[in-house]
Amino acid sequence: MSLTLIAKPKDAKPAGSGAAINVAAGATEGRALHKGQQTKAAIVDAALGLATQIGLEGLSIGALAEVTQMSKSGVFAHFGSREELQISVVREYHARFEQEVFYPALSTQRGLERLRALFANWMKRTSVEIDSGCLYISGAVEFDDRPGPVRDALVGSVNTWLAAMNRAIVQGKESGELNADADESQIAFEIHGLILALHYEARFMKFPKSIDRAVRAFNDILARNAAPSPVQTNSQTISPKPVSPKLKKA
Amino acid sequence: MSLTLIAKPKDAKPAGSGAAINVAAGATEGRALHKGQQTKAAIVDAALGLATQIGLEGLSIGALAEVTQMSKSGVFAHFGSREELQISVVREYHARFEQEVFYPALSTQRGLERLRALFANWMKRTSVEIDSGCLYISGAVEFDDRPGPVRDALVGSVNTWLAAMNRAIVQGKESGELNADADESQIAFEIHGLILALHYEARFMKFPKSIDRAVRAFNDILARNAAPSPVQTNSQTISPKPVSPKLKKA
DNA sequence: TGCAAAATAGCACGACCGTTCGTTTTATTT
DNA sequence: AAATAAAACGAACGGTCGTGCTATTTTGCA
Repeated sequence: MSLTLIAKPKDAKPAGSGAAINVAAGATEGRALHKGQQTKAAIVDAALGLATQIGLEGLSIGALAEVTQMSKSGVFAHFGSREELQISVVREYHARFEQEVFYPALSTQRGLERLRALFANWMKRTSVEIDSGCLYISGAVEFDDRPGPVRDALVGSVNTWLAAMNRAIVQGKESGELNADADESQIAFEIHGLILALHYEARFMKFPKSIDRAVRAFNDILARNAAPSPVQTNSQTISPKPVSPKLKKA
Repeated sequence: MSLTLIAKPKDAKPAGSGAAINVAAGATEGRALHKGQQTKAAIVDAALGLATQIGLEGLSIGALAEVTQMSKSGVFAHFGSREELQISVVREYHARFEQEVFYPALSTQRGLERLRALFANWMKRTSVEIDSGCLYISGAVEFDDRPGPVRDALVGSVNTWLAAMNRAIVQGKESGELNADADESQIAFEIHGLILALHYEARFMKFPKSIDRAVRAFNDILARNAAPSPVQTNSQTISPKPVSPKLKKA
């Protein structure tokens, strides 16, 4: 797991003074990055783990301090307020979601292939989140009628992702693989429902077959929105029975 | 059925003054219904209103006391613990859900008509809950990995309802309206997803057209799982299993 | 109408919350 | 090396939480 670079030991000592320890930690240019940013990143990482399990509202600075082996005030100082901490967590979640689900699909061809990749990546992540929890779902419940910057951050992130799905569907129409009359928003709505039902029935109800149901329903959505007369050639038919190798792969 | 709520182990009740204390508690006619039960019902009613908005976890006895214009300890005494209060709220929600969604559909004919009625009632309620919140959804998020009696009550209620939906779909197959090969659990999964997506996209994302999308998707599910017209042979699909008129009830 | 029992209020407790502030320890620069 | 800035700590505050206690009021039945 993650290494804690927060100093707890009072005796442990850095050999000669730090010097070359900090390489420019990612981010944008700028000098040797203060150590504070590293620990802040570590705190956010721990906070993300807590928040996915117990929600953004359940996330407390005290518990976070315990996990990171810091003092409450030490943790607090990095954010200035609990709300800012929550926003940082949402942003981090967004970044990882993008990294894991969105970007890898960009290397595939526009159209059905990319749509399949997006869904497959989404499913893969959701399957993991059956155990860990999903911030976009718990956050939606916690902030659905609580205005403020945290809610704004959540809505913004989800909107970005749903828009990406919509775009992929539209490209599927443009490529001729999906029916030109298909309603992309309707398709996106139904796919979204599959993910939500999967999360609900698997994580909460503990139903075992939910993953297969979601995959099957997705393939069915593609099948009935497929363009009527494809130029046979290379368009592989979407057989609902055998699971598409793309979904199982990786 | 309901055992002692407050359980005062302090001093055992002297058997001397027993007499017929309870007069059919819970009966419809409540002349002798102790006033405590009335205020308890009023408290639960208020608690339900609070819990649907801010969740079972957000429900606090202090806020509840304020709303009901009682003292904290006065509210508390009716339940004995916060957890018991939450359970009472779940039970009340379950009762209302049944009353509003399930029972009215029983007056319709088995099969597609009843399935449509169930979904229509469900949709009607969900449409209201776009403003007020849904306890089965917020509860699922709050208790998805927190064992205990509250979670058990939630899971039990949801299971009851999902089982009722499944039954209605099976009856649709038995009546010959739905394809005998249809997978009722798959259908129920997809319908569940529609409701969840509706709630998410309407309540959280504030998308305006979500209701229409859910209705449209439901009709589409029925259409593509409809039994082929009885006269038509057209056995292009896989081995058509003859519909066995099993007399399974309930 | 009286009186026990039920219902409600009042008060206090310990725990945890987010936050502030002054101090002390580290890290970086000169 | 000293000097300076950044980071982390520790203690405390005001607040809310659930939950015991003990009075006090209200209710319902003799």
